[in-house]
Amino acid sequence: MAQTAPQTRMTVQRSVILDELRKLNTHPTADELYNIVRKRLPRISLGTVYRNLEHLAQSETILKLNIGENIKRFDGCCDKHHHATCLVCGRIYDIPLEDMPEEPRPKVPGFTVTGANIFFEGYCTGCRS
Amino acid sequence: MAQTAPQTRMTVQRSVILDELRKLNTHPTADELYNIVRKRLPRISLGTVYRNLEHLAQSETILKLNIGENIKRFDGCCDKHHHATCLVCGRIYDIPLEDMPEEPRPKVPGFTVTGANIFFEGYCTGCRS
DNA sequence: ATAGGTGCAAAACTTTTGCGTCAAG
DNA sequence: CTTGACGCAAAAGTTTTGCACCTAT
Repeated sequence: MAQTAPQTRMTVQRSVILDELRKLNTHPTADELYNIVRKRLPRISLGTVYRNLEHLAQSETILKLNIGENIKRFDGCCDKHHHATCLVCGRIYDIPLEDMPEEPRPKVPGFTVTGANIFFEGYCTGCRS
Repeated sequence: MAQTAPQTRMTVQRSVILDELRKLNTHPTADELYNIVRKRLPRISLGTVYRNLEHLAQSETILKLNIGENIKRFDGCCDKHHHATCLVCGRIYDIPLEDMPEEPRPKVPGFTVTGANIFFEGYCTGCRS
């Protein structure tokens, strides 16, 4: 018989996780988001947050980032954009595409470039001193 | 009294770690490198490898990357270059600057861009099929 | 001789997973 | 009803650290 893609259910937990993630522009870690979501759903488990973030990233509803230091961060906005880290405070900012000059496409022998993910670094207003 | 920067000693372990890392272009994880170094220094500990990689990255002798999935990878080459990941096999390649068109510098209100780190994605020769 | 580095083992974290139960569709 | 998702807790995996001893300088 034909493989059917498993259906996906919109549970309270999933929608609260998504809702809270979308309110933030801080690119929280799973654990940070867990602590926020817990205020609305005190009995939710960290495992559920991980599972849902993974699921949402898989279905391209959210973005999963691997930036700077050790930890995976999540981004509620799935529009393509780049990121910038402040070298002083470490905060992560979004760089909308309209601020971008153009995406570079290097000619690399033996490799076909299809896309790029750019992490800029620099200083944000508060830290430029 | 004036703070003196702690001196740094070239131990056998440190030089073997650096030597092996420089032989590779695979951007190994700490653990992978540990297993390679262990062939020459069977009694070395994983903690020592972590400590040294951290130290070498700190002193800008090597590069510490955070790419793709969960894990930190290290790069023995400290010349500035970008990286590319194959969407199929996941291998990480170096993109030398001479292959680069030009580095984009977006005009972002409230943020001064000083540099960029670009991760390209695409397909390597073996995987393009 | 001094103090930075090492090996070992334990601890701290982050992330994943097995299982019995619950609930969305 | 069916089965995807949940909560819980245990496990797995990665990275850090305390401590006593060693060794580069």
